[in-house]
Amino acid sequence: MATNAEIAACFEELAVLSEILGANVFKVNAFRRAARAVEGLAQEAASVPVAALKEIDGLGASTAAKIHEFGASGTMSELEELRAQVPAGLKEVLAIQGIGPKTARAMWQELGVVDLATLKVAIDAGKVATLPRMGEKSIAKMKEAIAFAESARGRIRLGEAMPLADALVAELGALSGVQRIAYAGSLRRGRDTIGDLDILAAASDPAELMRAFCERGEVARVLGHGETKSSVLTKSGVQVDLRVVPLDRFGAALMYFTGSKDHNIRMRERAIAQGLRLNEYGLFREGAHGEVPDGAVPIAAATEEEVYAALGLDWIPPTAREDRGELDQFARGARESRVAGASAVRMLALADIRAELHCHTRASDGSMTIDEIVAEAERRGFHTIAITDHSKSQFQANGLDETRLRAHIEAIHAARERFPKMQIWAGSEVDILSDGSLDYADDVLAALDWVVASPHAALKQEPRLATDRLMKAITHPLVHVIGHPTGRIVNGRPGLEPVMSELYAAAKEHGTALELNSHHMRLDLRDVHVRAAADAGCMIAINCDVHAINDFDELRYGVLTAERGLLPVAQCLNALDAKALDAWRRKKRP
DNA sequence: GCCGTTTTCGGCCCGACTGTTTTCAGTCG
Repeated sequence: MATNAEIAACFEELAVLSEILGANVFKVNAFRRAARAVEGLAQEAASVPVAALKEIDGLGASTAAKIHEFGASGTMSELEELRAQVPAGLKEVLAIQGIGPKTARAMWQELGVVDLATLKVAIDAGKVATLPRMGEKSIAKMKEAIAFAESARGRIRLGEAMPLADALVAELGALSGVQRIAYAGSLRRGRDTIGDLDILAAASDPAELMRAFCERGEVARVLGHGETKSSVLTKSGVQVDLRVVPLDRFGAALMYFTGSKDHNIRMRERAIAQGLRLNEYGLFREGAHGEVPDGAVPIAAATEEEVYAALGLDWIPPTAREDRGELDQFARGARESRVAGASAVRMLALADIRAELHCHTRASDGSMTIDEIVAEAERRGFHTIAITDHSKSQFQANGLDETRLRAHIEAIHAARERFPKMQIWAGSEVDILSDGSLDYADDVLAALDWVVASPHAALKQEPRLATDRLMKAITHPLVHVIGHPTGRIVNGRPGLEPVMSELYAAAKEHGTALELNSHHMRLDLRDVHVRAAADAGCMIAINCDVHAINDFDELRYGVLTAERGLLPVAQCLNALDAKALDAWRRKKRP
């Protein structure tokens, strides 16, 4: 089975290796774009016909052929050729901050550096200092960067980055002279992991803000410190970039620093096609020689909306800025025809969520009582809560056997008297065992109001087995939702890799919802899955998998992921009103 | 390698910062 992740990794490696070999930078970029195009694909790329692949932005004849070659043989011949030429360890050398393709290539070909170990030896022997433009400071920086790389933590999870960014924005925003401040980058786009934090500010005294930023107690090292741009490394190992721009250019800058890089490139190309130039200071009219004259006044710059509008676009939500066709989708005319036609669709927003359908009490591995959970759901304006403690196979999570479960159902139903306004369901998060059977017999499941079926063990199963396993649960007449369908942990484990298209079709046919688990460790389904499932007509349940009171706050990550998946509000179970949700539930209880 | 409202070749986004330079190459985002 050739997964999109594997194919994307091949294109990324092709980019890195050809970069070291000194290939045309545009060819290198083309490989990188192909990697991202495959990553963002909802279907399995290897099963898409060549002609259809070539229609996808960023893929062409050559990359489409490579995708099929990988599907058939498990590798790409051009990649194998490059691997034979370039020492494998050079990839980790190129990954060091400050070392680019030119430097890596020179160190390899002239000094015999083949990996981090030989690089360190070459530095200590004074050989690196013999290369052109390689002075004392460069060497010192390189040493620091190597030390950091050896202890680095890589990309951090959305749910770790967001609280850091919120705190930083609040702290810097409180300084006098700060007129506006916001986080940008992949965090604002809601990606499941974040490489570094990008903070954008407008301030009456930029130098003073820069100084305050670099001297914070949290800062371990200052990577760069300029008049408008500084980068620091925090003690927790996170890189934070701060950029300061004039207030009247804030929108253009926010757009630029939100990215994605590919989205920005599309926007600049669009500007050029209209005789305009776009940069982080605004949208400008070109001078006589295609240049922007010094001191030119921008056509648009203060807000993102006006920049998009000046280029004939509606404001594009950050979550959609991934170069996946959004410029066509948000073109002015396109939207009018969308709205005019019957196909006008409203996308999901945080305030639409009115139910939590997956949570755990002290009966299994949660920390709250039934009443505490229901009270919190009510406080948050929800109309429905489903209590779904673990089933008996989850020993480590204190899963309930049949006897305890029957008592628990009674206790949950008894809570209805104390919370008359809430719709309270007695449910279970039933294990989908490795063969696809469920952890309780049908008569037990039938006694429950609500059944979430989830895979917890055997998460390294072969794709075919995993598909069959999940299909059994999806087609089971008593199952309402498949919980965290792949079982992946962000930055932890990949989880199952079933043939998703089969799952979507079955889920639609059998009226079973698929969960988007909001917990930042899971975010499962992930964004591209949500998009494909929504296109296939599935219902999606966005749940927090609540174990403790603060877990309700994870919802923002689930909703960001749903936005990235372009989930229409009508296809989100948790956005139905209480009556409609109950009617949907009863379809599984004949 | 991709792409086309100057189309099948000749382009390909743009600016800040750093260090080693006396005007800029390399790297990054």
